[in-house]
Amino acid sequence: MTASSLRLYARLQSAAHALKKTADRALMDAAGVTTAQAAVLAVVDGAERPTQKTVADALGLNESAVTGMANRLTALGYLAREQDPDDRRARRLRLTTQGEKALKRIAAPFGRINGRLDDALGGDLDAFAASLNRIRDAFERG
Amino acid sequence: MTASSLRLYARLQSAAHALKKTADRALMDAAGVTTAQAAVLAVVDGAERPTQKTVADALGLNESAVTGMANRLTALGYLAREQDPDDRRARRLRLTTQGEKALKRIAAPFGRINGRLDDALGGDLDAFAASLNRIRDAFERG
DNA sequence: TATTGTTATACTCTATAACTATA
DNA sequence: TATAGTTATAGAGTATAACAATA
Repeated sequence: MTASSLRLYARLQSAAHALKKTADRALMDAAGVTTAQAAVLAVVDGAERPTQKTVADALGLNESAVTGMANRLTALGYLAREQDPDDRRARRLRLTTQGEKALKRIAAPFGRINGRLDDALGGDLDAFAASLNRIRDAFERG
Repeated sequence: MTASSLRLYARLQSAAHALKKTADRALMDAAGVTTAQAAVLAVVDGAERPTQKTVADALGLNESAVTGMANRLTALGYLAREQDPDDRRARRLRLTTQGEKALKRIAAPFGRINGRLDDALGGDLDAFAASLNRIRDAFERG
């Protein structure tokens, strides 16, 4: 447990927090959605009418967090929620036309954030991404 | 804006979230405090009776976040808050004896988290830490 | 009977905006 | 005018417990 390893946890949280704060403001100003909302819309867009449980697993969230988020996104008109006819416990999500439009509005401002991220990292992008994957793999199940 | 750069933001948030979730449970079980509380206690411990503003800057938080956190930590008995005699706007923070004990209880479980982090990253620790620093520098002011 | 998907509740943490008081 | 702090309000997350539906 060296001093640098002691600080590593804090550095990761600090970098993630600063980036999220900037991205949240950029997406809210340009597209009227938060990064958390954008993440859910992107997952729903990339899947075939996923259940809320599927979204929770994809993002590493609690089911109740997804219930709350789906409530907000349906109230905003971006998401529609329908009962699964084959499994009446499950509720499947899909994007509305407005939700698809919101996703398109996100692309440009989010691209600018990613451009700044690339610039900040220089050429070490692949190694950095691999390290992030290792951390997620090591901790995603607790 | 490549596919891998598009995913980099999500990977960073995902790794930070998984790690925080695990660390929160470990610290709560072993020491009765959250990681966010531990971070504030550590900053107060490392500074000379810092103001709330000093803590906010050190952690990249809003002043209102620190107000709420200081309220909770004083209610828990870990922190004491005193008026600065020279600047009556400012309130200076210090650890109570209980706060010092809580910090000591944190050391072991947090050390175990950091050990797992080291194991997950193998030898790339320095390069990874440097990348995190570059991201924080690039985004901490928005 | 055990597991799964969802929801309700209560809590923590963070943000923004509007405000008070001091510098 | 600018700065330190507080408050109000809101979003986003956690854990736990309950529930109906399914295996």
